[in-house]
Amino acid sequence: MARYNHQEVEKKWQKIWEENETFKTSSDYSKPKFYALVEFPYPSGEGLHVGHPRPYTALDVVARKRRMEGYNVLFPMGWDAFGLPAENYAIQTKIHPAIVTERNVNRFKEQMKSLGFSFDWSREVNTTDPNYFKWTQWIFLKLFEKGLAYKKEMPINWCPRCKIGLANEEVVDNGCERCGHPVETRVKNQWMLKITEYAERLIDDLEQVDYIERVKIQQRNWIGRSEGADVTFQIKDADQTLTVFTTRPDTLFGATYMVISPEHPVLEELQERIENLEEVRAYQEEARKKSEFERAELNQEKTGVRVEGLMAINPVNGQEITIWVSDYVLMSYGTGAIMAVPGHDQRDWEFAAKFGLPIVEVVAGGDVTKEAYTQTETGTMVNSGFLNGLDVASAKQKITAWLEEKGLGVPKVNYKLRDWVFSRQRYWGEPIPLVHCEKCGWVAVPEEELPLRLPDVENYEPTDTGESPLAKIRDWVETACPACGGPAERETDTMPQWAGSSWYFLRYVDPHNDGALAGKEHLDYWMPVDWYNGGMEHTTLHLLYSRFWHKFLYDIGVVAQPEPYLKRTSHGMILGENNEKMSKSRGNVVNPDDVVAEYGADTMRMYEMFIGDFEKSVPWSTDGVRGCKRFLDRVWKLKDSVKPGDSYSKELEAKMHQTIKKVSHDYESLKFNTAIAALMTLLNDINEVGSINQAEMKTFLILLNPVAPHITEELWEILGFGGMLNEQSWPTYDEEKTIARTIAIGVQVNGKVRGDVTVNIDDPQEVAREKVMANSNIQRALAGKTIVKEIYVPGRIYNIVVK
RNA sequence: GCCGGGGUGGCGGAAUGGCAGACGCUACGGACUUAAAAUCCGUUGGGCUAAGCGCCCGUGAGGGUUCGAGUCCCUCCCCCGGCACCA
Repeated sequence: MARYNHQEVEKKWQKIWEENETFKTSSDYSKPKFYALVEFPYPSGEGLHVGHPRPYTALDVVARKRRMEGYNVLFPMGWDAFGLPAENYAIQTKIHPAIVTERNVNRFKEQMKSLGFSFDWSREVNTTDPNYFKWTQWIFLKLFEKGLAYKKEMPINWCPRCKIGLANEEVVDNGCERCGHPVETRVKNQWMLKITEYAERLIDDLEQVDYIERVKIQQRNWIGRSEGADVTFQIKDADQTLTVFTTRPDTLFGATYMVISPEHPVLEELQERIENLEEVRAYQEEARKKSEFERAELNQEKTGVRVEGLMAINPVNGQEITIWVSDYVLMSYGTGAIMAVPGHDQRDWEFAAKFGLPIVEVVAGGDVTKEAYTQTETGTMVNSGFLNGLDVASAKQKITAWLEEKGLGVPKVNYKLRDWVFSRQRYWGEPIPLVHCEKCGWVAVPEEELPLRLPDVENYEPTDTGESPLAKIRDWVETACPACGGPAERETDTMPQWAGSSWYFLRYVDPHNDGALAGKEHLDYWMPVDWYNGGMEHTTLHLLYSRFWHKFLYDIGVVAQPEPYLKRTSHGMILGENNEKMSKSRGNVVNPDDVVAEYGADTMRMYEMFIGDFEKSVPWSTDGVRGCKRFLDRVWKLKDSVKPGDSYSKELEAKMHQTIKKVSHDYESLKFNTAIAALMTLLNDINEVGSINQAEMKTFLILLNPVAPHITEELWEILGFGGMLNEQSWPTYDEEKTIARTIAIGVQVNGKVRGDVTVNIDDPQEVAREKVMANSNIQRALAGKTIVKEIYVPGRIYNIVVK
């Protein structure tokens, strides 16, 4: 008997699939469609790592199953190929990032092919391909046209030694990732996208989609909706007012002072009135010098100074209250000013305690002289004039109505979500297709001139001033204004890596279209994506950005649905054998090529699916890989004991139906590990029975095929079952037949198992009872006791309660 | 601090309120072999045991509901993830 030669067999089938275009997506749009999507990788120089194939295999399993269920399946792959590593490599070696990228793509592709994924490679996309980023630029221009792109002074991370702007992930412990020098912030005028305009829809529409709960929760946290009111406080003897945002207008009577952010404009507007201007200015300066990081630091002692000469008037009781400046109030959230309610807010309490400010209790229940009382959901209002005696919820309603009526406040919803900084001072990204003209301002590059390509440069390093290397290519920068024809300069910032990945799933449906990002009939048929799996690390940025772009494209009529993804799931990380994150420096990296060479792609795929709970992190285990290899070797051996038969045998019938049900269900619900366990159990049962017939073998091979496609095709062919396995239909089960006719159930006495009996599933209780009472163990357990009650759950348990 | 998800053998992990530990790994014992590897068979939560059946304990801790709890409820501890001077 020939031993299973995985290298030969896997190569053979990969070649057949490629030549036959087996997994090419059909253009028959009368069929039901299924669009399965996995996140396309950044093709790094490291090559594929065993973490990559986990989600790919998972959706490959689903895609293969769907094809056998008669769906037209779109399961594509591509490359998110702009990005820092290729650029940094270019800086060091002077090799053009495009060359490095191509090399890396080829390697990734080869590795993926060796794993037998059923991607339709004819639809491969690459974000760095001008035919692709032409449309990335086009979308940006549409955003610009609709006023959703604007320029704003924003800080960047700046390493003064490398003279380079750094992405947040390149800042490690407040130092530069490459040289360790402390990172400074520099303010740069940058392109921003108004994602905040979509905040409400991004949060509300989560209700329409089937995302795993933790993804929805993270998105909601990130967007951070909070409902409250804007309330206006008059400044005494001045025209100016201070508006604050509060979620607790009910506590207005407890507002004993106000705090404004050091950047608050009123400090400029009323500077003549400020008696301690020097002190205030010094504080502003100090706050400005603190890095973002320092300012965000937790639990630091509150600092601040009183703005002398200015008083505010609490609109509910006319009381004059002091105004303070403190950096715990952020200009970037709400209005940059707060009313301080030290009795019921931890931060305000700390501030008031430090500066000896009055603390008034307005919700009964705590002791505000000791700490802020914040458990106020159920409290009763006190010291609050016309709100006294009300519970918090009704007080909120009453005061909000009162404020509105008096014109002192309006209900308001605020979001933590900030606009998207869309500029990068780098070479290896999509050029932003805008031109600046002295006369006309920012002007879009005409659509017919897209794609706006990257010029060749000699040096990939950013300039000393932090401009992108493009700024030095004067004959690229200097151009004519598309509007007036006068001299103008191109924008030299490029787009962030998030740009290309914000719409790639649309391009797959019609990847070679020259006239549109994709044709309407293709978009209408394929969109939305039916199932998108990706890493949790992309939950807040990529997922949100791409939903934002899709909603925008929906608004301008490019796509027909407001949401791009019907379903979103997420996989856990694969750790090294030592339970630590896999990394070169830890020396625990497992290379998928080695696993494929030694054990085969099928074993690799199977192990990746069997390794544990799909949604959780899990350490790699070489022993576990061997276990899967052993299983496949035993499957291989089955071919020598297949007997004729076109229906399931008596011995295995129930087991076959049970397994079809279990495997079919588990493949759909991310429980690949238990699906495989069920197949292992079935194999054990087959070996116990001692033989398998053709009908059983066919079903077994089809069920196993999505996980182990090569060996199952080979066996299908060897056994002469006809056609190719991938052309077969997914097996069905009969619910009736999943239930074994006779079954051993446990018998309990007072809830403790005292034995088991074999009963027919449809035995009435009396028959079951006879069998139970005939059991000697049960007789012994019942001896001398009085039976109080008997519970019989057919197929489950027989419990006897005794005294 | 707020919001999620968890805690089950030596390990990865299974269990619609119904025989906890499926399945795999590891370890141990046996068969095959000159030997080893591979393969096959058996055992593998802990303890007690008259060795016969069997009994006791056991799903982070403590209470509760139930004929019956890993699963439901309450209190607490620990781990992982997200958000966070966000008013």
